[in-house]
Amino acid sequence: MSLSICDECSALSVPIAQFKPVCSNCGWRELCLPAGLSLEELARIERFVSARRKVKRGHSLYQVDDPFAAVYAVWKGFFKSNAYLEDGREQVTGFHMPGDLIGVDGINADRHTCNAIALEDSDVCVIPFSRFEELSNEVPRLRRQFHVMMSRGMARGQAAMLLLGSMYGDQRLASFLLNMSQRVAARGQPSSELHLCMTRLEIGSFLGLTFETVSRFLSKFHEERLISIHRRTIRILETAGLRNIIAGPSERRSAYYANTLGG
Amino acid sequence: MSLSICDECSALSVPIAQFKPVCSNCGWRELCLPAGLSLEELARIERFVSARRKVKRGHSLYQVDDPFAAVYAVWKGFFKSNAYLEDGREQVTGFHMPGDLIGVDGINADRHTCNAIALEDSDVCVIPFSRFEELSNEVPRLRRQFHVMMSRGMARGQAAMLLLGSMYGDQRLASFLLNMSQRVAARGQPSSELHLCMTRLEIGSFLGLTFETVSRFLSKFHEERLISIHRRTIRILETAGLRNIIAGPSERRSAYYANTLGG
DNA sequence: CGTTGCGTTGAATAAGGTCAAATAGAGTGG
DNA sequence: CCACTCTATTTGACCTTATTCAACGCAACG
Repeated sequence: MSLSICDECSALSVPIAQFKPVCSNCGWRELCLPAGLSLEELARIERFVSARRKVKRGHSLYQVDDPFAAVYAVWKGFFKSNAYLEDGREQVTGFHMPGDLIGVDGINADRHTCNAIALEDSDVCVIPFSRFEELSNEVPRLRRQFHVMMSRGMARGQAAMLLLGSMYGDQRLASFLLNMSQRVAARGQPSSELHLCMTRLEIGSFLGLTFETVSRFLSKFHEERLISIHRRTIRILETAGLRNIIAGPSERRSAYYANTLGG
Repeated sequence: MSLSICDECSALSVPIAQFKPVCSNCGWRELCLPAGLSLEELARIERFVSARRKVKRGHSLYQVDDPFAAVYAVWKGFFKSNAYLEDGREQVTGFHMPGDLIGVDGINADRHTCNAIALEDSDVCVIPFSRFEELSNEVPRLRRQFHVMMSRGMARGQAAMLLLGSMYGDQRLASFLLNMSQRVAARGQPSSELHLCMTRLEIGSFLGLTFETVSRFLSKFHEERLISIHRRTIRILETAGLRNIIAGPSERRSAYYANTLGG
């Protein structure tokens, strides 16, 4: 259950100079910390994002109780955040794709409070935190963007509470699919075809459902021609149909519910 | 359902000078933004916390879509954060007591994304945000504490997901009671007697349960002599018993589960 | 070609929601 | 002070939803 940080992965931290794509020509720039920065400001932040780190599928970027030293911008790949309950069950608390900022949970107690595990081979930009705090002093827009991204994280938590606290299983799953689709779209990728690289168990954990229930509702959506399923590739056929499910089971269907759930 | 900001409450914003207690001799200092600051640093922040505002019971400090201008430190009273679903149902996303920082959700989109409603007559310290960001540049410890409090907010969101996603109703309620008790204790008040100023409906909404279920479990805890109930005053008689409930229904009882749920 | 992990499906069961009725206080007006 | 009203709360009966337990299919991999 608990993965330890392996030497193999640690050894894969390499100076960013070895990589061509730095912030200024990174495709996720406007989703990430450098959003809105001038070229000159970009240059300052680039000098200081110290390294990019590779994390192999199934391995962890950080774990509960690891000392907090840096936050990370996902550059390539896919992560989940999770925590383990005493009885061994897993609770997935988020999914993270390129452009997302993770590790912020560690600021609070100077230790990480969850695990970040790569669901596919991934690369992250390492942002040493205390140096970052200093730099953000000198670049107000950077500071503001950091606060925006923190605030966004809290908003996602709120949306998750809303989802877990007041929706049925099928509504949760429909929200999840639309939200994933929306996030993929925000990254300029075809959003109707989702390559979910997580298991049904992980989706279920995130949505507060068992994996059997997830599977059942996926099958139900498929029967209703709202989606098609090919292993972990899901194609959304009827966005409106999924929205209808979220809106409720027939009568009360005032306004379409904007899917605000986050990762 | 939706309360509008009333003139009565708005008129109650008053310069903080009219109040004796400023940060340096505020009892919540070490829980709040000034935590760890020197007297000199305190003086700087005091000059700048512009006003304290009164919010009457049932009225809102801010509402969804209100433009974001300030964050608030609860000084006296009790708040809930909530959002309304399209069908009119309420989702309570947090409870806030003195020393808590609220309104941070607004940074993200420059508008508030939830409502903050006073559950009893309350006072908050108004912290204009852009001025605060500037000041925090000059006082690194203040900046850090702000980040810590944001991070703590995210950790609470995570804990809430854990609670909503992987616990039974009785476990959720027991977690809630222990958590409230712990937060009261952190404020130096007797923690065995809780004066909950929210309704069963609000507790239920927060915990993802109906108010009937909340009532039933409270009665069950009472029967089991774990708590005593007097309207909204609840006395915790058996902390260990509540922890047992959280740990699980009999067998698997490895380690006691630390209640990390937040408001 | 067996093993192993993931996914699907069915039947039985439990947890909690829904509906309904009764009770208890707090506040109001006479 | 009392009857009346309103809301919050408790409790019971019933029913929906999702979990649990179990069997089986399928693909990847040694």
